[in-house]
Amino acid sequence: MSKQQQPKKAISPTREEDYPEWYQQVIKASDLAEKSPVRGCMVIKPWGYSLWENIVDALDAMFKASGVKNAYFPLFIPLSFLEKEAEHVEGFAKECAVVTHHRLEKGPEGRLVPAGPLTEPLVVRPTSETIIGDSFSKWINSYRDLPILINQWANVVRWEMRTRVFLRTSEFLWQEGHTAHATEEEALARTRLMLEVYAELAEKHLAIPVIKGRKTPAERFPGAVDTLCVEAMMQDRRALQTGTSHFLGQNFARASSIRFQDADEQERYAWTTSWGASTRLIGGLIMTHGDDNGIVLPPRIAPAHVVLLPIVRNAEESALVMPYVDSLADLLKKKSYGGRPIEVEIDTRDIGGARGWEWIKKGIPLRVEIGPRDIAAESVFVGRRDRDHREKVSVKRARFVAELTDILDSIQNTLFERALAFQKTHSTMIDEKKSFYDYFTPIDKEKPEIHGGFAFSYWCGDAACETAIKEELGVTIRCIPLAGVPEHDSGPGGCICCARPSPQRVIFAKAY
RNA sequence: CGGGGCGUGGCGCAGUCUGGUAGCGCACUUGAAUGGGGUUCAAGGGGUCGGAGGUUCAAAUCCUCUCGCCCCGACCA
Repeated sequence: MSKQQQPKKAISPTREEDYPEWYQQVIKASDLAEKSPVRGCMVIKPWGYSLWENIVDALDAMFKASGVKNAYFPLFIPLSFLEKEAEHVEGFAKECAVVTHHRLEKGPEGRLVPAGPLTEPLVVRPTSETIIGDSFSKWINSYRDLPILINQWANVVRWEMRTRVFLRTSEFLWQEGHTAHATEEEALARTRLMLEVYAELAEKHLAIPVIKGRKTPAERFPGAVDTLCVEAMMQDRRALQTGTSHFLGQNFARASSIRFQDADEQERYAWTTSWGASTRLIGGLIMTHGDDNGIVLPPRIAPAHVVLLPIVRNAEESALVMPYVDSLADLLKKKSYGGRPIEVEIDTRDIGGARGWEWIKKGIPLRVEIGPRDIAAESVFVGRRDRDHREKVSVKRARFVAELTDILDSIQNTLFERALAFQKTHSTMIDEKKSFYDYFTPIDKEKPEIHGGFAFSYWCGDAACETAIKEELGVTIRCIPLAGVPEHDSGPGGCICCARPSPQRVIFAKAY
């Protein structure tokens, strides 16, 4: 009987015990972010922000490689702009923060009160189609001005009722791309291209397997003609959209008067697209790879790849170990992985075993312990975050340096394969209504266990069926998969709800 | 906006029914021991108990008002 029973896992509760609470605890333990005094807003701490910066760098490079240029537009949008596109108003009006005054004055009891009302209220951007559209209308006169390919990295505000750090916050960071084209085909191609970019970011960098698809009219971006998305499965088997790309047709061009004179001398409306990904990706990362000891970061976007943990008992050992550690750090930093120099942390804090655990919880890919014994053997003691925390191996120092990038590749691949296997395991084709309902109904209704997954089932295309299922089960159509998903390309069948003929299966799931 | 709950050192909480002037765990600081692991012992710093008013010799505790937050629901590309 140990007087103090050590928890077997660093995070309590475990995923199995209480997934939403596990998520909160992991964020706290990993030092990524914390809640702020402002309701629904988060403080992103250095470890979390560095992670975001790496995501930004990866995406930004892909955007630029596809010809997109960055620009910046105002935080404030005149109220009248938002009113220009009818569906857009519907979709966003309810969740907007509105600026109505431009000054503060001393009020009674020394309190500051808003003064100087604005003639036209300003909306804090929930998205920027309208204000960017206004610029586009001025920039575009001729078909020779097209295409225009613009992206902005920005913060946006959506006054959500219920918030969760990274997944749904009142303010979040994202990028929004906006393009204008002379032809429908070209705009459609761009919509598809950017979806590919998001899929590549998710799979190659974040090691999150995704399914590419199209949203149903009910789930579409307000004002869009077509919304494409990439959907991932979290470890509670719920779906999370990790990127979205919209074909806006000429809707926003009409609303903002984005017109050009074509080669045939006709005046035409431009075809526009918009596409975005946000700090929500970090939530997806946590819920895809995290375990009961904290987050697990894919090496390609980890803020640091390796932490060196000197094992010293006294000044003499320190004098022996530290030069060895510093020289190893120098060697490692000269290498690079995924186009980025290897980032090395050296943690010399004398806080006992808590030191190693902190890095496990923070999800750093590799922990390297170095003590007198390793130096005598010219080796290092290495622990991988994708393996059990007790599984640590002694490796010759030279070999570790030489094989570092292979090890990181191995971790990156393991995470992706593991997540892909999980997604496959919890994806099923369901053709019977009862099975479908069983699949999405927890055994214990009081305290629902993790259940369900991706159900590939037929849907007739009727919004009434979609709504019925949403209301009865809380399950929605995440997407109509694009070609190439085997479960989708399985011929026609009968709608899971009404049994009417349906050409294809769609993905039903509970969603974030 | 409806239903429920909670505001006590940085965090998590006890104390409130039965008023007597604040306590526990973690974290933090210092010292010592330990040393391939969330170690141990000792000493220590930090709170006008969300705010205002009232009752009382005396209020974290009782009464009134008020502010804020959380959870469930509605809401959510």
